[in-house]
Amino acid sequence: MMRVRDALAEGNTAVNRTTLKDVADHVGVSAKTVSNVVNGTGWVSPELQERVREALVSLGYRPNAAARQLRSGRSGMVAVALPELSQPYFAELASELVRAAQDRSITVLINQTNGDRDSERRLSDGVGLPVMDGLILSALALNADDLAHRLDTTPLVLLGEHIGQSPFPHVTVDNTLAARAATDHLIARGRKRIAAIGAQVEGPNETSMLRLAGYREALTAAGLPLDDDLVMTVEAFHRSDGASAANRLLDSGVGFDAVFAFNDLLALGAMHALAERGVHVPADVAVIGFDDIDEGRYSTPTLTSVSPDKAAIARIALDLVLEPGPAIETSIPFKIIKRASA
Amino acid sequence: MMRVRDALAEGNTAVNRTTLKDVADHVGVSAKTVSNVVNGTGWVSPELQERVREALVSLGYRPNAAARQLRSGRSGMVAVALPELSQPYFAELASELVRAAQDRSITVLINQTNGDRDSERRLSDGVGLPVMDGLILSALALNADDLAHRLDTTPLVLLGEHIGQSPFPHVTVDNTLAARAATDHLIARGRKRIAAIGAQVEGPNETSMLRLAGYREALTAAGLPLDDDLVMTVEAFHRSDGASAANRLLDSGVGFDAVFAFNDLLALGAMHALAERGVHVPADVAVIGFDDIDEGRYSTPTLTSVSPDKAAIARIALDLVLEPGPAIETSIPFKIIKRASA
DNA sequence: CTTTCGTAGTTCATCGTTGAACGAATGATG
DNA sequence: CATCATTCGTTCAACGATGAACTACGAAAG
Repeated sequence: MMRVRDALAEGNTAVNRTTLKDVADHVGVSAKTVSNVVNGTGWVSPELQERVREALVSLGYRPNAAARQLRSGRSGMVAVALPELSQPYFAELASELVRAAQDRSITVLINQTNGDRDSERRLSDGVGLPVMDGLILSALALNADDLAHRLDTTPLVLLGEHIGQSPFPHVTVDNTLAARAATDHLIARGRKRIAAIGAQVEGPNETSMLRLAGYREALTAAGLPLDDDLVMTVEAFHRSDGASAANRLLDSGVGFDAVFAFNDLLALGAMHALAERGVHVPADVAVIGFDDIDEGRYSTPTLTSVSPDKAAIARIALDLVLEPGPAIETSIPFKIIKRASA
Repeated sequence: MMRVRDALAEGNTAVNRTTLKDVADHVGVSAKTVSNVVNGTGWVSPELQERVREALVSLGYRPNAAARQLRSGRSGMVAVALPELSQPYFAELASELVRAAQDRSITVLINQTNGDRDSERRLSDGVGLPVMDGLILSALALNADDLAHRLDTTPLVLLGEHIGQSPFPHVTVDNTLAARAATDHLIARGRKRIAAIGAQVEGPNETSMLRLAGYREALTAAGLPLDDDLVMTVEAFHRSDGASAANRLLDSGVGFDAVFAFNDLLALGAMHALAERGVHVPADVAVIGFDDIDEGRYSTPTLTSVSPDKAAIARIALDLVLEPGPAIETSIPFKIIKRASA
């Protein structure tokens, strides 16, 4: 008899795994009949079903996903590619996607691109991935050209950043509208010198530009002047960028009584820097962020933020990727969550 | 020359993905020869290799992972199961695992168990998963019995919580030692009334108990009394639990000048509550956490924390799962990162 | 001159599962 | 009684890639 070690030496990982045929031989029927019992297809008499089911359990049968997928073309898996799991927004989004997928009894494979164009392109081409039923991609660096020359034909849904005239469905909040709402909130609080933290001059910056546009729209609509000295550029959307932007703002000596940060990490970094320099939030400077990450509920002070409906993003993206339709753009609802910072 | 669109138009029943045979026909060789070129096996003349490689690129060939895996038994994928991606510690750990896996050119499939025993058991049995080369499981609710009756034979590595006399390798920090170091740090700062936040009376609580033991060891070694009124239990390790524990501590009227929180989220929640009640950190109460999540570097005040080497956890866990060895327990190094809160 | 060896490929079977197509009973219907 | 539908199950051929075994040919070795 072949021992486990011998099998391992052969390089076979799934050692001794029970197959349909094993179960079939045990019961004395054909493999297909067992397959029918497992999948509820075809006709099998109740008594036989019972016997097969017993054998399935006692032999510990579990279907081989690779074979199943090779045959049927379906994998029951959807890949999700996000820039950075260590960013709370993406981690929370991933969490929602996993949850939504579980509801549909499919498995989510999560990948991390680091916002790297090569990684994103390779993922969208399905390189190095098992064959998937779909791909949900939150791309930062990918461009329309990459998508036009995509090798893979698996359904693709894009999140967040907008990519040119892409022929794929896209799920996102209306960044301009949401940014305008955030700025309006500060204006309604009586703030007149509102700084924006999160402009980006190079790299992937579509989100940044849309939020900046919303910020400017709100100011203009309120009859407030646009002062470029109040617009702080950042390299990335991390806490450290927010902190450095706030410090530059303070160093510059330009007066401001509010900050609209383009995401919560920037806002939290900025609040941290403000606190260190003795500026009180919200007394001296009101701060509003974007994303409504959990952390903002426990910061000091708690962070007011634009809250996109992450569960809806997850749900809709999954539906679109599993049931491919036209390349429509879906706008996700958002709310302003009022907390202590503004 | 046949263009890609023509190939598509031929209507391969499955998907229009290029197979080895397509490439082989195009070049006029056997499928196996193309396979040899792709994998660098066998002997293929340089000129032919060149021609095949051209065809591979022009036809956009990508290997079918399911077929490859069905044949070879290897999938190039490792599953990682974590309780909650929305918890920064796990998100950061996942991020490190993805990075470490990329270095070894393997893919990581991330799952979320919600700390649910059923989910954990099903994962450890490989139910609903593609055949994997290994599983890295951070289990909360799984018990030794579940593991003993594991159906799957995929290499398994456990993270964090210790599970009985498990026959599987285990990677974790020495919780007791680290907790003692954290408490020692507070003692060295001259604190005498040190509260602990994070004791757990029911549910999965091994980590909690070990950290509590370390806390007590440190107090005893320093000749400080053990006061149960200073030990706060929590339901989970979330910010809200930390906040409520801090509030209960304040409400109880028991005096304390320091808090050792069993993780950073508890610490941040506690700091938030303390700030709301006008208690200054670290002037009135010093706070130290555990995990060293990124957020602690930008909280107000910044959070001193026990920092387990997450990159090392990821690296070692991957090595152990890919190169199965004895069921050893690996202790991960940690550091105390001193910031403003203690 | 035969044998061995190295190179450069081929063919074939197979991994585990499932769709398609095909019996073989049983009972109902005209 | 012949015909047809229904039920219950079977066999067969793939899905795409690859290890094992085999062919063919020239060159070197004995």
